[in-house]
Amino acid sequence: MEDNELPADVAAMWRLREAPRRGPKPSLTLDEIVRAAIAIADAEDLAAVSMARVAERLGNSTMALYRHVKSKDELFVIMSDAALERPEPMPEGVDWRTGLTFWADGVLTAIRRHKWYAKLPISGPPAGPNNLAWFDSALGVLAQTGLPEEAKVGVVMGLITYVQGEIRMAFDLAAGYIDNPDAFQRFGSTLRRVADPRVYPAVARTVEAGVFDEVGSFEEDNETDFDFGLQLYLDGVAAFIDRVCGPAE
Amino acid sequence: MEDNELPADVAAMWRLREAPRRGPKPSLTLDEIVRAAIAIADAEDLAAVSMARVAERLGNSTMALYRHVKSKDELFVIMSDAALERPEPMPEGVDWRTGLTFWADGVLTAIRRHKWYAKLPISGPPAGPNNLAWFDSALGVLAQTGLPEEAKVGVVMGLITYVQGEIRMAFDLAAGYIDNPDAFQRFGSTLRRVADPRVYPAVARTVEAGVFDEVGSFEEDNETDFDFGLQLYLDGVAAFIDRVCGPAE
DNA sequence: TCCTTACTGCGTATCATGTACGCTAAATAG
DNA sequence: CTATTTAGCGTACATGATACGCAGTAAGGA
Repeated sequence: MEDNELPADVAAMWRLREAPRRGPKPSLTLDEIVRAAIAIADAEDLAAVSMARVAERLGNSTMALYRHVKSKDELFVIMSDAALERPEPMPEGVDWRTGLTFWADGVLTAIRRHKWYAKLPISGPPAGPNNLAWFDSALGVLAQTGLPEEAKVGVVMGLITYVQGEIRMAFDLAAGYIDNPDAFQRFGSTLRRVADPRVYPAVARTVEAGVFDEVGSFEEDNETDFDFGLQLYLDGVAAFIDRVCGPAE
Repeated sequence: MEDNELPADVAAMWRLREAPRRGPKPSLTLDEIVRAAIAIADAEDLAAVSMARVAERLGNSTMALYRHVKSKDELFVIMSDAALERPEPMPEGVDWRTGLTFWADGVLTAIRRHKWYAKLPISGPPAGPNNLAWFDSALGVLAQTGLPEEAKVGVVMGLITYVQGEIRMAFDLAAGYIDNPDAFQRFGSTLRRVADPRVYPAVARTVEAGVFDEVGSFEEDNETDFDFGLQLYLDGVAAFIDRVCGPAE
């Protein structure tokens, strides 16, 4: 009822604004606006999302949007929750490690559909319905570990950080690659030209070994790196659980 | 000589543009421009860096900058290399694990001085002189492991990903906290209001345990989280080294 | 010495963008 | 029927990136 105590963007994400009793019927809904903005960001780029473009796509004037959204930043926050959608339900009876791997792969898949997601600043703890569902899913699978609640939150936050960091870096690099593949192709020869072996001995050794001379497939490398790093992190979590709960069953 | 084969921004970072022989003496240098831009970003924000602001700070016109920099994006790339400065030299004779911890702390310290760094997109592999020096420093400390060159690169890239991801998340959260501390203070009560225990059972349990009701010091928590995650990652690297090289001396 | 040439700084103009403000018309409450 | 609330929208403005071309300057060549 009194959602006055809730932050405005949170109330918006949960669609808690009570329907107005008077005035003309809205010809626009928040959902349509968010969907249109997401469609533009998917097709082009986060930078391509301007209030004018969104409004145009909906056949409305730019300023009409401001009846439903306080600012562009608020739109971004709502977009970021909407883009994640709901996680696949966790398979029954999986152990925590399989569960978190499943979860991380799910995040990767979800964000692959909306590459701009990783560009948005994280403004706070997960407060929208979809974000919260993901959070709940990861916390739920840790229930079996017997970790204290606070430690579970720490582990999940760390996992979120790792996953988002990896994704962001991969997408940034991929974007750079698309912008000019030459820079990658020629990275080896660039280094040979510019990196004095006396100043950068370790880099020079690597260059001599030819590491930068052939370029693999991006998608494959990313998938491999992602899993590799994820398993590293989960190794650490396992050790942490042992330390806190004792080497359990 | 023929730096025509180098990408323009790389040439700029290494200051390889040959000095012009004719025409008026430049009253502006690339270094001054980059320094001014960094000063603005440090004092305010990356968003506060506009060509006009930078020029004003230097007592020049906006368009004069374009004689030294091809675009704002190029300025950002050059800024990002300049901001890192050189790493502290690695202490003599440290083992790889101590060395990488030292290295990661150094990155954290460097970026703390320029919080906007984590907001910049990574457009490619590290190609500027300072970035390369950091890269070299981390690679160098892995020489003792006997890993193949390519694996060293993988480990260092993973480390960079982790460190940057953690830093970015921490700074984003800190910015959100400054913008409105209330949202954090009231996060527990927000969740109680909005998160139906039947839909979000694990979150509800955590909320009931009071995890979100008290807020710790940001700086402390970050430092702890950073070291915790870093040691997890290094645990994984140790296992990886054992796997590839055999359980070495 | 003077002209040519390459170059710098800068004024102007253009276009995109976020958003404040206020008007008009619609829908409902009384 | 009237007052109130609210939606859409036109206008205006501030800010920002950057294309373009001019004017003046310094070096090279005559």
